[in-house]
Amino acid sequence: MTALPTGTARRPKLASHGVPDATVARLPVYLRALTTLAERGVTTVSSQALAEAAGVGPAKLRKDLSHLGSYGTRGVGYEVDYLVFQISRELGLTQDWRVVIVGVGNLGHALANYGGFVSRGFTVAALLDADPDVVGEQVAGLKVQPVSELERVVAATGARIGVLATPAAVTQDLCDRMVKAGITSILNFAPVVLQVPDGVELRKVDLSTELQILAFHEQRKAASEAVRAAGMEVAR
Amino acid sequence: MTALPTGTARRPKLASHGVPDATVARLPVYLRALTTLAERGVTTVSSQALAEAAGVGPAKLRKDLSHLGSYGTRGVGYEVDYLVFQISRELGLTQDWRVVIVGVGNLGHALANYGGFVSRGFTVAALLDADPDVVGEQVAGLKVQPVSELERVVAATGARIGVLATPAAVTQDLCDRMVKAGITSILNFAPVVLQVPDGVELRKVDLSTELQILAFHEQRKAASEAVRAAGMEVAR
DNA sequence: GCGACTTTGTGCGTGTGTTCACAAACGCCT
DNA sequence: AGGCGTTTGTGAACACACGCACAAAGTCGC
Repeated sequence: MTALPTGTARRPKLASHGVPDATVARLPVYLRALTTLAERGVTTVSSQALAEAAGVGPAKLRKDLSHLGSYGTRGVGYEVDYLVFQISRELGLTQDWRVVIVGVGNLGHALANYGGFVSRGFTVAALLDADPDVVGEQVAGLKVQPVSELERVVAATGARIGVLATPAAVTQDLCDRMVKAGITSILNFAPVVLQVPDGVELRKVDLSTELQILAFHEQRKAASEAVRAAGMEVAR
Repeated sequence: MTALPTGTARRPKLASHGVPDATVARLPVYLRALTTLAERGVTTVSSQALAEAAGVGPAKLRKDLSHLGSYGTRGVGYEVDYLVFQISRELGLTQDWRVVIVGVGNLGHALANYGGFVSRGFTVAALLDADPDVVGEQVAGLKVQPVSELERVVAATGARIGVLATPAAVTQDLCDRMVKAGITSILNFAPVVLQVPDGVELRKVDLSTELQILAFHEQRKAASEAVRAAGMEVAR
């Protein structure tokens, strides 16, 4: 363990993260629920109502929000617009993040055209692909560039977030190149476990993982059903 | 603390769920790592090596696997093929699950063509869409059917897993119809919080949520960088 | 201006998940 | 056959997350 510089206050555990990871993961959900409410003309919402719209318990919601500060009014609730702003600020959505997408197959197309990107502080800065047939194509208002341009494009756009929607086999290599080029946050759609150095944030979205988890629960349901049936058999 | 009925064996805590949720969520990752190793001709693997390939700690890996049984050999490690089978069995991948996909837009196309589906015990049983231009089209070897057929298709195929890749506005309605038709596990790609009755498993994949979480960490990095810079400024 | 009602923010007990560390078990070599 | 090195499986300590329940703080009606 490294010695702390004397006179330095002991790190208060939460000040390092500031907000618990579990809370951060829910903030986008709250944000979505809030914007939906705002569109309906709602200006004020209670933790009860917002929790219901977000699919969580009211206590959890309040505790989550309390980590950002005291933005509610007792006896009333939360002002929708104000809370939207505070959550957005906490998530860093007040600035615009440029995102580079590598891999313009079926999934890459879907991502590039996804409306939710632009609407929330994210701009697709570039699309790259290795396939010469795809390169040059116009997708979502951008010309697909050859993947050899990756380093140049990242430097030119100053993008720090990268999305990988590539075949599994080449993904680790592209990931390494992204990191070397200056990308510090990566969203991976390829079905591989990527290795990244410390300081680089990595998240993965994996369709087959999600399905397998569903299959597990589905099987468990079938099993307990069978047990119940057997129980009734015995009881007869 | 509640009194235990005398003579009743104390509930073994794990018998209710069998396997902790956190573990279940990691099993697909282990499975993937294992199949990759198997392709390279590896027949035996230690918790150390497998943990590295899966991006987790060795202790966590061993505890996870211990929930399925004692499938390792002390002093040696785990036999790859055998472990693949055991995990597959636990996840319910030894049987074939039929999946119904609603919404054949960009994302739906990507999902239907995703190779990982077929390879692991999942069969796309049907594709449905509301857009008359898309209905009738041939996608991934299946003819897209009108969404009005949903109930009939679910009944006919016996599918219990449904995937929603539809516009946000209509998703809750389609979700309700799926549930009523007999679907008990749903994977939702639409950016809405769905409400489902008890007994229905629901998972969501949300691109913009993932990006927002990355943005948060990215901002935090930028902030601490700024603090460091200010600190050096002061130290000058 | 005051009391009754509503809703937030949070201290606390509980449970779940993670990490550490070590004894038990196995193969191998002599 | 027996000792030695390796690796699993797990008990126990720790950290994190969740939900309850309530006091503090505000609004609204009179």
